[in-house]
Amino acid sequence: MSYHFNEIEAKWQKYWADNNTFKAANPGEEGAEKPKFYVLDMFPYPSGAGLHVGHPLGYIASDIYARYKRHKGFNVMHPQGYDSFGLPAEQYAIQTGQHPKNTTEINIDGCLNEDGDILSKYLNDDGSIKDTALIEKGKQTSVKDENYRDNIIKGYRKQLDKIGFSFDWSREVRTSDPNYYKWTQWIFIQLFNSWYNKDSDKAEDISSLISVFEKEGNATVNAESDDDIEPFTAEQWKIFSSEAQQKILLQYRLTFLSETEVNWCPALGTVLANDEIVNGVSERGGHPVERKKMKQWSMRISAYAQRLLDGLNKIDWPQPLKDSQINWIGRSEGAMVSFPILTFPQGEGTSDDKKLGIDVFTTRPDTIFGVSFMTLAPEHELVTKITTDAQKAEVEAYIKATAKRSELDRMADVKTISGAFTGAYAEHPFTKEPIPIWIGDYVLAGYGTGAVMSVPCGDQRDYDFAKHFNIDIPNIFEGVDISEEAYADKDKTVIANSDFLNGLPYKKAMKTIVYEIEKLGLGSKKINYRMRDAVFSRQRYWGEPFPVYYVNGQPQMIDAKHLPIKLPEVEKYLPTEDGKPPLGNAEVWAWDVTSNKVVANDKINNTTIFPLELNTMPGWAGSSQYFNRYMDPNNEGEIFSQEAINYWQDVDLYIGGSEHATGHLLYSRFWQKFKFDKGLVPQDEFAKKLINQGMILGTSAFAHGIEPVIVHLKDNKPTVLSLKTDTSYFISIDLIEQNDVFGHNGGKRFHNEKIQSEIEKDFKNFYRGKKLSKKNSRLQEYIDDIDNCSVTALSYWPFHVDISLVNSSNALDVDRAKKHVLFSDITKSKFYMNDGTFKVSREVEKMSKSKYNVVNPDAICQQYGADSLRLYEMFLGPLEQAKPWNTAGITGVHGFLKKLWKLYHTGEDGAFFVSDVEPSAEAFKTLHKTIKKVEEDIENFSFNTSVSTFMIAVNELTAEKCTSKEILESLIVLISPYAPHIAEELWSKLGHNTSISTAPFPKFEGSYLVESSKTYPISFNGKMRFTMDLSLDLTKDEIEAAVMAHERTQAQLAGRTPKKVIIVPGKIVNIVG
RNA sequence: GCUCGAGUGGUGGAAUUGGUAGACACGCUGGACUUAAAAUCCAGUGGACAGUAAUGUCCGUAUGGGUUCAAGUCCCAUCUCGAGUACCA
Repeated sequence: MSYHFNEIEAKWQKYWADNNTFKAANPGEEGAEKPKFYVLDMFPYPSGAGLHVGHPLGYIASDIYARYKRHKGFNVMHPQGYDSFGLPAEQYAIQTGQHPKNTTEINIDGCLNEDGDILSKYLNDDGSIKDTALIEKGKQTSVKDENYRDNIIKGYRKQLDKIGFSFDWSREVRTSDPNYYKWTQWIFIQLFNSWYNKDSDKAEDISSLISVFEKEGNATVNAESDDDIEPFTAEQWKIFSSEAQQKILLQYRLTFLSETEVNWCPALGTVLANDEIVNGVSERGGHPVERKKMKQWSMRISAYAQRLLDGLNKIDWPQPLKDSQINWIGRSEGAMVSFPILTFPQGEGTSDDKKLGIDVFTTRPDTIFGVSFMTLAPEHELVTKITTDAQKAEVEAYIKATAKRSELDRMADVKTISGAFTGAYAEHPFTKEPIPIWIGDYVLAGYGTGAVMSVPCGDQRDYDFAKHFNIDIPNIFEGVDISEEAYADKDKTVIANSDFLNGLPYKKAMKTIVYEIEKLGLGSKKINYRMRDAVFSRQRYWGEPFPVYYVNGQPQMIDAKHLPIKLPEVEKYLPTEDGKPPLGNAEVWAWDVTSNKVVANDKINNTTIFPLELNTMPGWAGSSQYFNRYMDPNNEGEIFSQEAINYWQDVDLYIGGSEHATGHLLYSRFWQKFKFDKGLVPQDEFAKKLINQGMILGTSAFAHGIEPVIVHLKDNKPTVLSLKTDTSYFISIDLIEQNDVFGHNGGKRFHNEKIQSEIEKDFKNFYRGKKLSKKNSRLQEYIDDIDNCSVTALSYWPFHVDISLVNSSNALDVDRAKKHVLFSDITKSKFYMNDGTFKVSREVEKMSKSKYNVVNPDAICQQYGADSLRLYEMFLGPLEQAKPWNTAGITGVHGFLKKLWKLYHTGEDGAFFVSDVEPSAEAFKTLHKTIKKVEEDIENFSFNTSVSTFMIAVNELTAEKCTSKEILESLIVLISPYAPHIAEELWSKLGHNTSISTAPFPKFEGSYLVESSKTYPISFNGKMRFTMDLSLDLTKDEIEAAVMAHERTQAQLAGRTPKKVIIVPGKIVNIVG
């Protein structure tokens, strides 16, 4: 009986689903008495394009781990769900009016029935398929087309099920499901009702802040808050209107509404967070981004900056990921120093401004005597106040010019130095010398105070600025040359020309100067963070609505008991004509505080019925709490029960892509810490261990097109004609490589007499006697003299061809290629082949549809089976590493599964057969060697090496003709996490009537591996020359005697006496001399 | 520019504390079975040189140095590739 993987896999997938095999037990349920283990994958956005072989890589790894832990006796939770709010569904909605909810559901459920045929509801009468069912929208497809399934949405769930994951689908969440986002809204309300108390160093309920205000005003409050807070007393607080009080509280809340400078992306019609911008353009679509002031919800994540940094020390996450979070948070230690402003233009500037002066943040207060100017960001609020009349025109022109430059320009062009002098002077706090105040766009308004004390000798940017504008560069470093560049090294610095700091090294100078600054009341030590508060509003439709309505422009939370506030229906998914977000199109989007219901907008009276918030939440909202919700996903009364969270605690293993380093993974940690402060969760880090799986890359295929270089030559005067015939030429890559290739104007060319003369003939036949079109009429004279035209070279260029048209030896199926879209608009073509084959070149690139290199897991499962796919994805290489996919290699692991099957089918005509005979010592050795290695591998997430180990085990047992039930039963449990379907089948054939999934993992017995002898490598000067079998009982001396007596030793030494003989018993012998 | 990671056969990759480099596969070559192909099985496969052969010698883990009886592994310098980040005062 041979290995029918398709039948076996379908059978066991159905069995698992029917028997809820992988349902994890919550407290009180059977199974919860076992220790818990929580394995989590980053849940996918369900896109219509479906899965390619790269997507399931991490899921397979986590699934192996989850299955392994079940064998080890754990109550394993391995849930899966969908991050189902997102842009693609919304873009499609904008184009077609299809509700994103519908398209999202299609993407999850797919359009095919159990037999793989299209569901009738997606069919039109004429057999054409409705657009919503298509992966490539707008590309007309009919059931009559042979390969119509290629363009049909298969559905994430169906694709995942085919791979045999041990997901507990009873815990599925979808972020766009109101029953789920109800709790996202709920957390938002909790954040709104909280403030950050720096004294207790945690979030507290806003009521504790109010009671402080009532007792002592805000002077003593040590809170994370907005910067521009007016001081008030308890008496003042009590007589403030409630509206004024609310405005003040908003400056302290952990989620707050404020007018902020945001990254506005006009093309997407929305605001983007910093982590959604890459190189100054939007991460999605690459659209330009500009600065714009808008009223937005923000999250006071900066309150948690230090704790987010500290928490990294106690979690086992990859160092590069930690590094990028550390970098993102950007902690720097230094001092705040105030420089009094010396000169105000007459009549301008209040006395307060004069008193306060310019605050700067510096990490090098020890260089304060090197200050020769100050620089303000052009946007700095003091600029207009201090600029003198004489400099006014210049300063204004400069501000105007920089405002026009987009963020991208400023970033791309860091070399150009620009700035303007304000005419004003500050006073050096120690020397009392006047310091000129400049503005320059190298100073960022958003960092620190938006102003710097410029120390040109110690900072390259200040140095460049000073050079450019001829400003003094005083040297305050002992024995350092600063004539060429600034000297930024801290460790070797000794300060000079700095009054009381002279002769001090960096560390001592820092201490001294901070002490002096604090003593004089000029400033204080200060820790600054680069991380900004996170903008939380998006001008989109397909996201979580805020549970917020407005009374007199002041935001009010809807009471949590009325959640969820469901997304309203809209006619159009675009922003409104007056620039409001898409929810501005909703007609039923107002809040009635008497009935506590969403009602029609036309009822708004601003006494009992108020307008609702029009923004929605960003993509990271839903994903910041899903890992906790999985613990108790169907709880309608709470986000999760305390019983459930206290049982599951946190994620034991989290696997996902590294692209979420500063987005999802930072925000989730922030929310978790907030929930911890509120006593909702027992752990302030949500995932103990995290692994980034590497990307699987595609192996793109490139065919090569050629074009003749046609030259007209007369009287030694060559003219190159750019004329095309009706024929397109293609060439096998090996025919190019045989020739000398040379570059020409950025292109590539080669010579091949035979092909040149053929194409020349074609060219002449095509153009002889031809009248050229008007566009090319100036070339007519050359065509009239066509006999003097010749093909002097061939230029060529590569272009992607679909990898399905290419076989494993890189030969293109030319007949099928001609029918492919890439060639469809070509009327006449000629393929230059080599020995009847047309070869393409290969290159490893990211897997993507546009590169025609996508490999679909469904096709692999169909052809080789899910077990082969799982094994092969692991076999490809270390989990964390990026690696290219090459389908050809899958025959190796597939062959292994066949061999494995055969090992259990050694009966007559391949019937299943195992025996009860006592296993041989060899068989025991093989088994226990395998147990040890596989266990170590799984614990170290080295899945690729255990696949090799299985192969070795099966090869050895096959060679031994092992039929022992005892051995084979243990072996199949070892393999079961990797290849669960074949394992279940063989397990049931071995006589078991329950799933293999909870069978205990075989126990390693070292005694089976004890050897009596060892094959010693005998090295001479470190080079292995031969081996010798020696008993492990021998002493060092006995080993030496045996080795020295060996004839090969004597031959190697050729009469020399060894200087030294190194013997490591059980390992190696090395003879030196 | 800065930070991190990686360079091993034709390919993917093994080599867990320094101790037989290239496990296990793919590919390739030859053979068996077959009318033939597929499938399957067997053998060989880092390079160079010598030998009819068994076999032997030398060279080999990006490059150059170093430590060590012994280095893919540790140290220093250089080169290349990849990822992240970018005027952060």
